[in-house]
Amino acid sequence: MDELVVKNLNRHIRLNSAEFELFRNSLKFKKIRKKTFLIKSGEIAKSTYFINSGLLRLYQIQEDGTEKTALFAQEEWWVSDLYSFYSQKPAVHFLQALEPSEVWSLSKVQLEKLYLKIPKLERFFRILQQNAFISQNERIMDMMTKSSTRRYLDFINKFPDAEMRISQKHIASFLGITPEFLSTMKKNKILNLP
Amino acid sequence: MDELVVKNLNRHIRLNSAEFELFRNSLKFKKIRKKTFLIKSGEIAKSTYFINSGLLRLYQIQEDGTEKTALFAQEEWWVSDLYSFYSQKPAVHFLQALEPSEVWSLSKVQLEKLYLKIPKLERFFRILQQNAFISQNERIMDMMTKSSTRRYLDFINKFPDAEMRISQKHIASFLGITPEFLSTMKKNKILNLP
DNA sequence: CGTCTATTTGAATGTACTCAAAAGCGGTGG
DNA sequence: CCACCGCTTTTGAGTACATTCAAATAGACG
Repeated sequence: MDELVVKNLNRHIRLNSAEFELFRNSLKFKKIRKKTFLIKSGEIAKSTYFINSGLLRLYQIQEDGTEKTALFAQEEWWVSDLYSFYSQKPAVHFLQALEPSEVWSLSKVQLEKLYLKIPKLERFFRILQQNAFISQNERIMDMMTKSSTRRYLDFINKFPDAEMRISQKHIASFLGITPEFLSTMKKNKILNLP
Repeated sequence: MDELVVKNLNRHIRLNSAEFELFRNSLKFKKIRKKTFLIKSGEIAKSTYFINSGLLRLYQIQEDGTEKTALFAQEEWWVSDLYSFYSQKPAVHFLQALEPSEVWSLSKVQLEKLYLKIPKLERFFRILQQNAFISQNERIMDMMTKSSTRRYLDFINKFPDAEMRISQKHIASFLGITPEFLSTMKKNKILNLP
């Protein structure tokens, strides 16, 4: 029982072995290829996903056709279109693999059953939720406060292999700038560091 | 038992009367004057607050001295510096009353006790957390996608009495623009509605 | 009434975008 | 294995959006 998903659970709550078994059996392991969609906008997000390995992108498409990346989900992250997952209404996001990845999926139905049998899981997902909330709040503050250059530098600092693994187009769509501007910014990067 | 805070609880979970009693007795009612700080940056947020009436502002002060408003908290909202409240580390936000207000405070210590006695409360706060997360995500998307004018119009649309109750300076700090620009924007408001 | 803060106005500047075109790169099929 | 196609990245010119700074005006509050 030394799987990453179990370790992740152990960081926040303690389960007995029966509970572990129950939790573990509610998950389905999936290997997915690059470009696979786990969630599509308009469809209902039936599951939430724990990423065992690989890299995925959660994004929206605006009316004007431009894509906006909500987040890049890496190893040891839980990810879904939460709005759709919890409300079981059509998703607004796409969730797509940027690399071949391994994920554990947990369906809404299974999770609701688990909540009844293991109330401690409410705590687990509440804590995950809180952490996500706090980091989102930071992002809002950053968007309001920092220049694009600053945000770009902070991003590659927090995520050093981003440049290797993610296209500039996608990085730009996460930073909220155009790919063209990101390109010109990189040229002048060393010059101005406000 | 027809208090607003109880109604709010009832929207998401059902408690029996003993549990209600317990929950209710963990809360403290406070009347606060305009400009009162419930949380100050640097101090530890010992409580989370349910707003029975009035209006509060949650904000940060940047290194350069400018204020950034995270949110305006109205009647029937739960608000705190969640980072500080959960981690019990120094807060990054200020929480200040913009109007004379009535709040219910729930301390971290009391809440942890409640979680043990009433596991269903984990669910309640998880749901609140989710909703907050979803609306934050919308805000990030809006910041990336929409023009300032659009965001301003959407804001006063969602919060029609904002103009009455909140200074322009504070609205600007919520929208992430300068008060000067908000001022010039309002002049031309009717002209361009992209 | 006077003081302090918020709002308005305007000029100059900077940041980021749009549009267009060229160059680079990766994957696929022959 | 190479050539081609399609997508990504670069580059540049012109423009729009938003900021800074400064100064005048208006409003709130003791």
